[in-house]
Amino acid sequence: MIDQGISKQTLQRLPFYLGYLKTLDKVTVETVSATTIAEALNLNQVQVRKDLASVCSLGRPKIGYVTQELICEIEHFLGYDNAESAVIIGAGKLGKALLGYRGFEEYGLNIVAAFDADENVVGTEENGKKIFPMSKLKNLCERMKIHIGIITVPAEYAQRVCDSLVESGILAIWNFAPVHLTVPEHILVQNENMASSLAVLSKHLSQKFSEEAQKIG
Amino acid sequence: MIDQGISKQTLQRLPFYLGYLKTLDKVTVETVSATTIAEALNLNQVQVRKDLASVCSLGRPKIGYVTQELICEIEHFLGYDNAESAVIIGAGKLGKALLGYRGFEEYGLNIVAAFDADENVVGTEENGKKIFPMSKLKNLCERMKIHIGIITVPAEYAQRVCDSLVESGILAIWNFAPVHLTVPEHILVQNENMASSLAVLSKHLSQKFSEEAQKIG
DNA sequence: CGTATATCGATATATCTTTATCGATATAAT
DNA sequence: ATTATATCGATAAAGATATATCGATATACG
Repeated sequence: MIDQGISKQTLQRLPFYLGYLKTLDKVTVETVSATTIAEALNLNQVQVRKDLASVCSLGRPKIGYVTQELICEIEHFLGYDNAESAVIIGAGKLGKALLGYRGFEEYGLNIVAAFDADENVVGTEENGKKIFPMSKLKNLCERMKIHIGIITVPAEYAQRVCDSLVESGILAIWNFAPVHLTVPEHILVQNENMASSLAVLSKHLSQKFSEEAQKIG
Repeated sequence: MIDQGISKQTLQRLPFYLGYLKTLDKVTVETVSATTIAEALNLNQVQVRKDLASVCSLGRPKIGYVTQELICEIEHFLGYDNAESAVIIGAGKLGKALLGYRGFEEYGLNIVAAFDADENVVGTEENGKKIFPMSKLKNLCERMKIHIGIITVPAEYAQRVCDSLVESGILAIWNFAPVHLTVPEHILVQNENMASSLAVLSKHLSQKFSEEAQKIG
C-alpha cells in the first residue's frame, strides 16, 4: 500500500466510496467494479479505479474488487479502525452540536472534551462530555496525547485559540471559523468554511437566474 | 464584471479575502495591494490578483485596490446584498444549530423554516423559526419562492429528501449528509461532508506519525 | 476450445489551477 | 527631471487533476 502522495481530492472521495459500498448487500454483492461505483456516484470510472488503486489491493479484470475487502481496506486507510482523540474549543451552538453528534466515532474520531472561555458553560456537560475552562487546555491535551483540535469559536477569537492549540501540541486543526489561520509549517488546517460553501451555492443561483432572464429578455 | 466561468476555487477564496479586508481599519487603510492580502492569507500574490480581477474593477499599479470599493464589489458578487431564502430539512442537533446560527444573514442567506418527519419536533420553534411537517414542504417552497434547501437528515434518508426538494422547485442543495446525491443536471449540490474533512485530517496525522517513526527507527 | 465481453492497470492526452515572468504605470525620492 | 520601486495586468510555464485510449486478462457462452 502506497499511502504517500495521495491527493487531497482522492482522500475526500474515499468516504463516498465507503458509504456506497456499505449500502450493498453483503451476501449477494460479493464483488463490485469501478464502473458500477462510478455510475452510482456520478464519477468517471477511470477516476474511481485510480483512487482505489492508491488505497487497496489489486482488482481483477472482468470481476472488479471483493466488496468486503475493499471496505476494510478503505476503512483502514482512513484510520477508522484507529481512533484519534480530539478536543473542541468553543461550546456555543455549533460546538455543542458537534459534541452531540455520534457519527464521528464511526469515522475514527473521538471527541473527549470541550473548552470555552464563558464561565456560564464551563462545568456543564453535553452528551456526557465535560466543558472545561481554557486554562486547562494545554495540560489535558498533553496528558491525553491529543492531536486534533476543533475550532468553533467566533472568527475574531479563532487565531488566538489556534495559537493555544498549537502550543498545546495539537498537529491538525479543523477550523469552523470563517477566517484564515496562520500556523507553523508542520500543522495542518482543514477549513470547514460555511461562507465558502454558500458562495458556491449563491453563485450557481445567480447564474441560473441570469440565464433565465436572458432567455426571456 | 465578468462573472461567468469563475472557478469554484476562486469562489471559495473570496470570503477569505472579504474577511481579511474587513479587519482593516477603514480610516487608515484606504488602499490595499494583492501582495499584502496574499501575505496575510498565505497565498500566492498572482493568485490573489487573478481572483480579484474576476470580481472587481481595476487596481492601480503601485497603489493596489481601494479597500472599501473592493469590499463592496466582493459582497455584491457573492450576493450578500441580495439575500436568498432557504429551508432546512432535518431538525436534529445539526439542523437546530444551523437554524440558530445568526451569521448566515451576513452571507445573504435567510433560513425561513425547517421541516422534519418526527412528530415530536414538528410544531416547535428554534430561534423563532417554525418546524413544519414534511407534507408542507412543497407548498411553502413554491409559495415563498425558495431556491435553497439544506439537508441535515441522516444519510439513509438524504436521497429521498433531496428528491422532495427538487420536486419543490429547489435549485441548489447544501448537503450535510455523508452521501452522494443524484440530481437532475440543472440542480447544484454542495457537499459539506465532515467525513471527507476528517479523512484529510487523519491522513495528515498518520503521515506525521510514520515520518516520526522513521526518524527514530 | 475459441470467441465475445467486462474489466483491469498503464500510458497518453486534455483540462484546470497555480505559479513565474515581463513590460507598463503610478508614485516617491533624489 | 530622472531614477528607483511597488504594483498592476497579461502571458507563459509548471504542476495537478481528470478523462480517454489501449493492451492484457479473467470469465461466460456458444
